[in-house]
Amino acid sequence: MSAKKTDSTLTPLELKIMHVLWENGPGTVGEVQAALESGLAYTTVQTMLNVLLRKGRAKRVAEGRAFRYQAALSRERAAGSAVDDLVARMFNGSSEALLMTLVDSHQISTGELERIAQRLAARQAEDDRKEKK
Amino acid sequence: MSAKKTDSTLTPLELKIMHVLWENGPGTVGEVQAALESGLAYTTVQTMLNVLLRKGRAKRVAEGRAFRYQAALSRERAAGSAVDDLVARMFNGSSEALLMTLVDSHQISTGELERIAQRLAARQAEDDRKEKK
DNA sequence: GCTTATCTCCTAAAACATTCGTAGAATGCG
DNA sequence: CGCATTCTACGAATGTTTTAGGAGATAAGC
Repeated sequence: MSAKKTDSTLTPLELKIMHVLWENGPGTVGEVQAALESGLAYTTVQTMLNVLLRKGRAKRVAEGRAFRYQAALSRERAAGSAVDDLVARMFNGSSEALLMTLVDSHQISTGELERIAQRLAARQAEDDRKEKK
Repeated sequence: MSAKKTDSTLTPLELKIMHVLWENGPGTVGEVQAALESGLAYTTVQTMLNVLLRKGRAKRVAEGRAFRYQAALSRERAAGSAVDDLVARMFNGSSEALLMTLVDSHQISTGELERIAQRLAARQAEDDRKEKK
């Protein structure tokens, strides 16, 4: 029952704005607009921030006559959801298939992949040692 | 000047229909509708196939009184574009960052990653040997 | 104390995605 | 021939995303 999706999926523009909040930290509408450099109207940026607010992806606190907006969704969670989404929709749930595509049609070399794999394996081994159950 | 994106990005429903074409091969509207099992109306499926046709993602040939639709965009290219898109939008162009997220927040174990890395390295070595320039 | 600039909320329209209904053409059957 | 079936084409209704304009409040400058 209620196989409710988390649905932390961000629309393209929502994502651009979240990037500003993640990189520059909390900001007012004007600051976010300046950081975007998209030529978007002030009110457009404001609307998007309100959308993010309504959807719970951002919070805000009053500051003088304005509000300061900050991300309420971490970059990590958003990235995880986006990847989940892609894997589910494009790769039929197979993360390995995504990996294949990454290597086949992309700029990741197998050498680089191996290097990363080893680094991650090492890190995991250390984690395991620390909290050995 | 026309920094034109390839924009092979598929909408969610377009993607579901392309999956049918990729997996079941070319099909008529009725066949695609049956394969979808989404409860969508015949005309809805037809509209989507026409959208895919207009966007160049599918082709069709007359067959009797009906048309037979087939994918004009390979699964590989679509997957590549989808991954490119995600990397550009979410990971600021860094494929490695995607890999990290894949391992951190997903069901891929580092062992599995290593196994795949080795398999891919081997395959690439063979490819290089075959078409050595 | 006015005027101007800034920031808020409300509203809405343009663009795109999704859904399906209706009308009409072609086929096949009695 | 006339009717049911199976298509196609067209476009309307709905929903979501992106864009922005306008009215009003409040602070700041002269």
